[in-house]
Amino acid sequence: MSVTLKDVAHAARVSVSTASRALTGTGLTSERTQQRLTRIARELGYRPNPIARGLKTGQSRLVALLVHNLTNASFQVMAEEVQARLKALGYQMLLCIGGDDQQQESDTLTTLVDHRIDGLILVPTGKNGAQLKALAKDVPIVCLVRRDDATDLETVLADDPQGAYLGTRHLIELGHKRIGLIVGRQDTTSGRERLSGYVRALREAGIALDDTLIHAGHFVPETGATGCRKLLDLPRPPSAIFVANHEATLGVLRVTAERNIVIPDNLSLLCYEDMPWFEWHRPAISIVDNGARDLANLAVDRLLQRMDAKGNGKGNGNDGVREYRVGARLVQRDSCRRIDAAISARSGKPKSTPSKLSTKSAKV
Amino acid sequence: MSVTLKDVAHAARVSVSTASRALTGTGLTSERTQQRLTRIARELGYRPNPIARGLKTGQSRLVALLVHNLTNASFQVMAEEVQARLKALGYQMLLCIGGDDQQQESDTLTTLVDHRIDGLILVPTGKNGAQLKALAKDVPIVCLVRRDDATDLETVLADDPQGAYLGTRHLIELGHKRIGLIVGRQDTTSGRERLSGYVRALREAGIALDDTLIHAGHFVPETGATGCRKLLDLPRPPSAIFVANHEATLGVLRVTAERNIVIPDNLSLLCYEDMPWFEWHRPAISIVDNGARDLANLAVDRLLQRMDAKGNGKGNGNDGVREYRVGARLVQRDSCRRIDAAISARSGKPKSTPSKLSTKSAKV
DNA sequence: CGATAGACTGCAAACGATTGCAGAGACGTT
DNA sequence: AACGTCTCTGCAATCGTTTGCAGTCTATCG
Repeated sequence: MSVTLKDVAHAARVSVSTASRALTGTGLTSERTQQRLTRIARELGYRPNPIARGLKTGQSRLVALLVHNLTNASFQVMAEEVQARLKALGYQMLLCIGGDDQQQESDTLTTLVDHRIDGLILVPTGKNGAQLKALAKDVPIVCLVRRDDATDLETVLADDPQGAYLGTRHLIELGHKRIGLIVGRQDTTSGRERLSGYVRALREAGIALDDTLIHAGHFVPETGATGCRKLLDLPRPPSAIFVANHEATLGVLRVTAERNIVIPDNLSLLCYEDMPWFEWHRPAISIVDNGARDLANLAVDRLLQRMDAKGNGKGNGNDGVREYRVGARLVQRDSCRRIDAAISARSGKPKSTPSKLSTKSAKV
Repeated sequence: MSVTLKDVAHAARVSVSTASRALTGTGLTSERTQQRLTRIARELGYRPNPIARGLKTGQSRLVALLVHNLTNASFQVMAEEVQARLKALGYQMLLCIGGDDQQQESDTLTTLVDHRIDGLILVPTGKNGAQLKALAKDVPIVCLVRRDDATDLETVLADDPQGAYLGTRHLIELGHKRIGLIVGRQDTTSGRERLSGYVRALREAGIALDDTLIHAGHFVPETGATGCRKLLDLPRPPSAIFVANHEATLGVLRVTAERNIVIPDNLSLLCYEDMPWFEWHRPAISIVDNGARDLANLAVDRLLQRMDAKGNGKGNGNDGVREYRVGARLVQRDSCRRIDAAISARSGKPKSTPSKLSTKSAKV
């Protein structure tokens, strides 16, 4: 059907092997034939068959990216970033959706190695450690955003302790003393780390830790809703909520809307990870940006280096294990507001205190 | 490295060909050896090498989905749906991001055929008709959501005329007479068709068409912003805006927020295509749902049939060209509101008319 | 002028599967 | 007993590349 190397060789009256060498640039070929061959190849519209090549070389020029879903904006920008980077290097990205599900992850992984992918970047569920460990012998792997504690794979992490610390400190600086935290499951790296950052900021400010202000849960909007209700129903509800579980944000917004709580007048809201609509939301939602784009780039860098190392016969590229951190930063928008110390102490319904951030009046 | 067919054959003391036949189920093999071989293969952990197989059979078990981006929620659910369906059938999905860019689309397409994909579902930019036409000779292709007018490829479309009609009629039924329309570029199928649905609904209701109420533009938020400003600055501004260009929604929301326009009290807002946060937004945004999930499913169905047809030697599967339509439906939430006929005629600032949809009072 | 190195080139064997063709038994028929 | 038929199995070619090895040719040097 399509033009093969044989056709090119034949047209140029050379052997297939010469054609191969000339076009790939490997081995010794005279300048002249090389140019002649490339010209003829172009004229004929020759495109090397990656399958045939892959069979011989054991490489596929395919790199897989396995994420939980596409709803999460971080995953979106990571996917776009990874695809762009890889494409520039002549790799095709295989984007897979694992749904944060152990079985699905496992299945996908085997399919991927079947297809002889050259590299893998994944957000691990953390439940297939053994399998990952085994795969790492054959394929360069880099973990992204989460660590799989059962393995010692190289991992690119957001600096969650720092991010959570930054966010919490910001709220404290605005005068908040009772800060609710809605955070991810504590059996995940990010869940634990964000909690730790929160704790550190509180401790530094000399604010006593109050367990009732912390709600940890699954990565679904429902977590946000129940968590938010729980917090608001407290005898002394928080004056600010830090939603450090990205998926929970929607739930929190729903509950505050249901109860006609005006943000930021009656409650300050700070979220983790950006969403495109956050800055268009009213009020625009302040966030701690985990640096998704940087994370993706770093992951690609690391992976490439490992693939390189493997190519040069220096093991499978999966040694020299380390952990990389990408800095977080605070993006201030309009959902957090300074609170009067006296009021925050009472933690009751604040009087309508004017602020440059909002001129809307409180409802309820 | 991994277990090959030869290993299995050797372990079972049969030839490679017998092993192949036994495991694939093709050809004549005795029941006994077949069972024995499958057992041994499982014991050895044999997994067929898709690359080697692909080289021989010319198939890759790879199906590509090419979309513009991942930000659009419709594309997200489509991608998830397609991946799920294909996986169940033993195919791997290759998800590619084309950015609605002619060059990128072209590049991606060639890479994909290089990789000998078995099928392709794409949202065409409409600018690579010739290339697509050529590819269609080799690979079964189904277009999704948009048609490429330069080709006669089978296409699965949302029923945009119907959807726009439904949405517009809904607004009319609520008493709106001046309805602004922000719609996509008129050189795209969906742009034209949504406009036509809008026009039909107006005509049916005997409302004169007013060109100044229509703003067509590129698929970016900025279009929404400029369009919205233009509409609001009209001597007689509309009482409702129908944002039939999905990406423009954010821009519209920003402008209405900037101008402190309260939705739906001062302005009704109806959008096209859902976003996860629409129902959590305050007010929850009413939409015309284009049926993304159904679209994806239908596209997969069509593609599979074509791949089948091709497999059976009946041409390349790209004949019997047809166009499929997936119905749209209206999802009423809280962003549209009944308007008093008298007031709408004046089209001035309406008095605060109570409605069951909202008890909030108008500001400004 | 012959030997030898050096620079290219071609042959053929891989890679791991699938598949047409022919051979080997088993069995029934005449 | 001979023959045909039917069922199963193995041989070997093939898909389109890459690559070790050996061969050819030219040029250079002694």
